[in-house]
Amino acid sequence: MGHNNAANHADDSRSKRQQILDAAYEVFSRKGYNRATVDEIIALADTGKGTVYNYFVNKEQLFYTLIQERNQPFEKALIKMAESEKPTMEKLETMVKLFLQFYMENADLYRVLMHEIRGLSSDVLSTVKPELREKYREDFTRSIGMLGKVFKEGVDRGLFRDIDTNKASFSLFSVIVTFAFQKFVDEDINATAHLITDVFLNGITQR
Amino acid sequence: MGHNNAANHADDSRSKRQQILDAAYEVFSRKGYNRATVDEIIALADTGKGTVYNYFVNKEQLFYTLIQERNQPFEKALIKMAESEKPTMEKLETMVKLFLQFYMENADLYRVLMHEIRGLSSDVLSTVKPELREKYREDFTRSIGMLGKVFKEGVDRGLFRDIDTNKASFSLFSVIVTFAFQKFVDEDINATAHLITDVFLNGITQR
Amino acid sequence: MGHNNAANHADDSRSKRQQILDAAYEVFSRKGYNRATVDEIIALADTGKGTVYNYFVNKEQLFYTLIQERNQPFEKALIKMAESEKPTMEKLETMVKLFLQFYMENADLYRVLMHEIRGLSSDVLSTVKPELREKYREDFTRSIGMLGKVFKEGVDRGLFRDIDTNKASFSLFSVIVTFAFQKFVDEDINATAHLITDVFLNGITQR
Amino acid sequence: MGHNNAANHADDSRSKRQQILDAAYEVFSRKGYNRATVDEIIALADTGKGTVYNYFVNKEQLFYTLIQERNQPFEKALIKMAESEKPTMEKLETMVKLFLQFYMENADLYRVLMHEIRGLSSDVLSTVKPELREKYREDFTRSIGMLGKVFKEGVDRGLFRDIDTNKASFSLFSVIVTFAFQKFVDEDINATAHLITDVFLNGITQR
DNA sequence: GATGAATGAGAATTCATTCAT
DNA sequence: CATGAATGAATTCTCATTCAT
Repeated sequence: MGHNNAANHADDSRSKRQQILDAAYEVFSRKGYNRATVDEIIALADTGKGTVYNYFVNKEQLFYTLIQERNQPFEKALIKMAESEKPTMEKLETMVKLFLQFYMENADLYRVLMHEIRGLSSDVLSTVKPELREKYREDFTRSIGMLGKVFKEGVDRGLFRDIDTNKASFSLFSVIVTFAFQKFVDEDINATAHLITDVFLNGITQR
Repeated sequence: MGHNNAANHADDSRSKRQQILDAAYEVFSRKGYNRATVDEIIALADTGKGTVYNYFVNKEQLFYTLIQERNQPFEKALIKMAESEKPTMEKLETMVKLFLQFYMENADLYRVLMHEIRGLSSDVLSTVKPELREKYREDFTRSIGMLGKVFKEGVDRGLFRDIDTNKASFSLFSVIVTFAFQKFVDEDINATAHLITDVFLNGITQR
Repeated sequence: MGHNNAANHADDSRSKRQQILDAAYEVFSRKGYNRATVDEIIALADTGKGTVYNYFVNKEQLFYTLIQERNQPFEKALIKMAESEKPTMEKLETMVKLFLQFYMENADLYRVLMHEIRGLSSDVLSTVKPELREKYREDFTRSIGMLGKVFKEGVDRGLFRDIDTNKASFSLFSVIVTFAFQKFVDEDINATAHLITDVFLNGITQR
Repeated sequence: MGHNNAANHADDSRSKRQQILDAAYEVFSRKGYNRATVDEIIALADTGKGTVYNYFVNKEQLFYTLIQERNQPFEKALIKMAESEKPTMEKLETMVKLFLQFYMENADLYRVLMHEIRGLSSDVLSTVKPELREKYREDFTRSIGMLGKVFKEGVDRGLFRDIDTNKASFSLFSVIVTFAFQKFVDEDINATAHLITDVFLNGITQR
């Protein structure tokens, strides 16, 4: 690897494209979408400004790519679990754990994304174009939908009350994200996943 | 008031200051803090650019004022209920309702605020200065803290399990906000408040 | 004068006009012409913004008036001495003293003026209009001309070498101003005036 | 260099940076620091606004660079002469000539600078930041100090009276600058340098 | 492919001046 | 006369994007 532009810089064996993505992740996470500048990204990626535009049509699409590459493996794991043959309760707790892990790992980036996306209701939007926004939103919807699927299964099997599974899944999702973003998760992520699931299933009332 | 510059413009009897605040609310809600421009605000407020700077020291402080004027009555109502002599359960449900109402009414603006504030973890933040951010955060913390107070009361009285009241209040808060932002609240806000409270207390398990 | 707006503020017996001039002196001296703002002047003058424009057509003319009112008594004294029957040498030294006093007293304001005036060579000048600039310049020229008159007298009487009296007077003037602005003048202004005059007359060569 | 974008504009072989500096010199000289606008500079430099900010961090630093690039060769020449082994009298006259040349060449720019710097005494100064002001002032102080060095040498060698060398150098400096700015220097700069030196050494008294 | 100099649309902010009360 | 709210022209600076090498 790196056997020839040997001259300067520690030859970075990641492809230029990956260097840029890594740097972009860093900068977007720290600064948010607007405050992140292409200048800062290329400085960190140790590349030229034009190079960014060779690989990505613009800043917006760079951000989009970043999200997609993070989201896909997560989503795949989620689907796999949701569609497995495990008991409903176990599925749920495992999925809570997957969510927790993912949002803790990507806390800063997703904080940013969630603003750009869920933030703005609809109309006049110069920066993030509607098409993209819709795609982002679909990512969320699909992930949260996996929770919904499990809730439906539980209701069908008579395990859960006859709740609105959509509301339930958004609620559970919001709680998980809150734990991730507020750093409520301590050493033991399993315990935390269990806690959340338990309260969601049984409530906080003393019996 | 305004009884004679009848000539042009529908005589706007709101004070200039209020016109600006109203316009700012509109624009910040639609665009978010960064994408909102003073130019757009004055266009909507039908006023001159300088006028904005007569009333507000800068864009940031305009935003801040907006938030404060919305938040204060809400916070007052919240505290009153939290400190009342009502039964714990009733307090909780009423507070959930207050939260729901407030965040539904101010959904767009608070979506924006929540990013600007809770959004970016810590470091380099040019736009919203640390001092202000801290104040915003305190608003949230105080409000959520009122929920915590009631949870503590419930735990002390043996009504609730021995939960972490801080985690519990952030969780309940996130669920409420989710309902408000996702427009999960239908005609009957009381019913929705009851639903949320009920699930939070009793969980979704079928018994 | 002012015997009845007795209500608020310690009734300032100076006329509004004078209050404004005094405040303007203060602010122009501290900030320079450009950085001085009408807002700061009225704050200090404890008056309304419109009032300034009742008495002075604009900021520029306010500055001009200020200069004139300071300059006139000085110029009068200067002329009187230049045209007196005192011995040439004595005249010269006394005039140096008058200059020193005047420029020490008005150091800050005249620093500002000297930039606005002598500063800009000629053409495009939005702020200080050519007519005014010319007037300011004439003030200087007349004052310095008084020195020239005395030099001419000295040359005519065979006291001085056959120097260019114009160059000589500008030079002496510049030295005086340097002493005033650099605060080279200590307790005894007479001694300083004597020193300057002495060196100008006799040079620094050891004999 | 510049051998092929032959198409439009007279191919300006100066670098963009230099074009901007040249234009800035022109505009600052004509308008002074405050009244000079970046817009006018770029119009003259035939460049884009952003380009200015690629090369110079802001307007202030552009001005600073301008000064430094002019001042350095001058200062070097001055030091060289002051530290040479030439006779004191010859040193002095040569240095007067160097000053004259420099201030004649850069009359407009230095008129501007001298106000921005020596101008305002101390306090509230928004435009030119204290750090920079101090640097500018040091430039002057060092240059004038070179005159002081020679005066001291003269005093030590018994050539000059026991004068305050600091006052003397500021005085001589002010006279030189006056000649330069007032365009008192005719064809023969050597003659003018001699005249100034002569009067400074021997005074104007007829013997 | 990689580069980075050049660009200019866009944004926040300032402040002298006006004018209705 | 005195006032000060309202105004907008003017100014500095930012940063995504382009394009010639």
